[in-house]
Amino acid sequence: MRKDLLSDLNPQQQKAIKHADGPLLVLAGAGSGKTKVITHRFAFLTTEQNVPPSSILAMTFTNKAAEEMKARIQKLLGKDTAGLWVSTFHSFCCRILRKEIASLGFQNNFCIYDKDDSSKVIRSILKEFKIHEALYKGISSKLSSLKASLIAPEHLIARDDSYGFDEKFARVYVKYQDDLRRNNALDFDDLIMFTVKLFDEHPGVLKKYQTEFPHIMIDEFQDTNNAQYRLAKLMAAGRKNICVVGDDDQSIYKFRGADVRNILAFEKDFPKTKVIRLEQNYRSTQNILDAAGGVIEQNNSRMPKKLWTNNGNGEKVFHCTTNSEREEAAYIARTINELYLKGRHSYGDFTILYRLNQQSMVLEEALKANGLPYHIVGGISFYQRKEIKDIISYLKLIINPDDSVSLRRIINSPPRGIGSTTIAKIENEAVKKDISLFKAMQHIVISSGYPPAFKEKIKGFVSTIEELSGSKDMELSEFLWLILESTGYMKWIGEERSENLMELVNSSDEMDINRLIDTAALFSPMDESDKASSISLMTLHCAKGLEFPVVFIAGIEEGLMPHFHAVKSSEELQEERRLFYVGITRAKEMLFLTGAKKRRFYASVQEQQPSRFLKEMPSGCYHCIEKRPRTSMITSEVKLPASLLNKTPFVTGVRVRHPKWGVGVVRDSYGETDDVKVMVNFPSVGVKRLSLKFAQLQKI
DNA sequence: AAACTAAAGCTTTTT
DNA sequence: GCTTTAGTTT
Repeated sequence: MRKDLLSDLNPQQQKAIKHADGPLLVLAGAGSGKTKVITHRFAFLTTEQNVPPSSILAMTFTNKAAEEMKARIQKLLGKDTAGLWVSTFHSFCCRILRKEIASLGFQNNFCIYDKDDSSKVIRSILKEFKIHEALYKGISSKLSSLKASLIAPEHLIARDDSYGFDEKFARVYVKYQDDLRRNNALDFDDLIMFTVKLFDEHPGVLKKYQTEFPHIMIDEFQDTNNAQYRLAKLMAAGRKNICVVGDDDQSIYKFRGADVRNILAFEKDFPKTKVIRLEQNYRSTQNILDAAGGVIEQNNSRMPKKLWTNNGNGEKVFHCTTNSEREEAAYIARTINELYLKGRHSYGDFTILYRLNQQSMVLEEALKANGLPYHIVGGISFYQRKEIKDIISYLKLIINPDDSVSLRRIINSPPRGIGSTTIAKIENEAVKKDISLFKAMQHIVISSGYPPAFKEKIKGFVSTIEELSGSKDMELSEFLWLILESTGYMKWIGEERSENLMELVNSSDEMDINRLIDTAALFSPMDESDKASSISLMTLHCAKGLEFPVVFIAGIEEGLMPHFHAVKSSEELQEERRLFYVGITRAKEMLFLTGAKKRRFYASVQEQQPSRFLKEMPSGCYHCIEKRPRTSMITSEVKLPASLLNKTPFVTGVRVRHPKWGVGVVRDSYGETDDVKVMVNFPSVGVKRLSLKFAQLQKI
């Protein structure tokens, strides 16, 4: 078994895996087999050190990463992973709090508010405090960063300088936390902050979990915020068997509270930390690594590392400047098409990365114009769709009737004649009695003195929810049907959207109501299964952790990459450089950097300069193309349209039938009249090169 | 309570 | 430029 786990690993990776006890910091460069180290270390601990799998706590940031880790561990162990504690920070905290939150004064049926829900709470507070409502965005991010720094409202008020925030803001924070408590709700940041609070205030509970998890592993450690690191330190305080894996060069979420300094602090916080560097890259060619290295070396506050590979030099990196963003998009689409027709790549091998979401539009148009299939990664997720959120809100309200945000969401969906004036009246009652909206409605129903029409409307909604509550123990998919039908929601939402609802009902098989609610809350757009058969479009941020044979990065211009908001401060400029570095290191075989001389921004057209980052790449590793030649970018040979070279009917796009392989589509044809070769993609066997003289091809 | 018009926005976003 | 939201009308 030992041989199996260590055999295909390099010496540094082996060292990391064999280091079982004491603090371990693995600095894992891009593409250096980081996940492999974590999963193999997990397996090594259980098989060689007799650590029970259920007593290793492994934490990551995304559900997707957690799922992948679980799947790979399962494969290594050959055992079911159902009981493992391999999860995101947030779902780990959720799991703890569902058991322990009573000691913090919440009920364990608390619900989780996403950004949308919590904005609603903030905005209604701003309205109440007569603060301009449009400020909610800034306020919500301030709240989030305070919580990420573990500063609760009481701390804010206690300090004289209030951490630089004014008194008005402190009052908003206090009210916000009060409202959440009244709704029996926690936001994302609360999940972490309250778990830390729980451990701080109840040493016995902490001790219990410290004993339960003698080993801790954390992935993407450079992305931890203050609160998450604090949580990790608490959990590891006893035995100090903590292994963190990360790459300071890939820290790109500072704006969300991530703090790279946690990597530097780790060695101080855990004396005698073993530091291991993984510098062998298994993903990219040397040219791509040289480009990446040249850029990232310009950052001054980083832990020195140099990636190398055995993969060979490969193609040079291409840089192409076009006149406009439309030409840039057209160039990318055409290049993808040319590469695809060569037959070595499928559409799923390509990705186009960009700094801003708004860049995707023109790219999409160009891909559509060329008939190329694509999908956008990280848009809105299944669980963020209106109809799905609505139905989840019904479930949330049924489980936790104090959840006033969910109540507001569905009280008039489908329409029940309950508009803003009616809600205001209910709210009035709720504030007066200091109870939740639903309780206020229940109260209105049984009290006298309200107009009968008003009371009827309220009664209708209350009894709908109460009746549904009575059936909540039935099978989940049946229960969902009951809600959709009895409320008239299905009829109201229309055919197109009801398809998504059907999908939800179907996917809810063997799930229980609480799990569905938590899954929906802790799910992200990036978790959705990747459609491997089409071109991926996404922001550079979304690309972290992924890899593609052919990568395009669009908009390598000053003002975009680096973004003009970031050029003022050196700190932010370095983060932009890391973002570019992350983009470059996604590429396995080929990397295309493109930019435009002129670009539309909102209403106006701006003159653009090439990005300063381009000059930082060693000149030997990239090729500059000012004007797009009509020939292929990849080979120097002149490539005329296939239809001119040979006069066969088998031109690109034609459907053909082969006696053995069935129906396929011609991707390319070349050669002289008597020796024409065609490249055909058969769905069953893939791309085949065929000589027309011999292959019995039939046009259909 | 829905439907309109005016105006203000506008980086990235693992949960 | 276009989408989101605030405030107005009907």
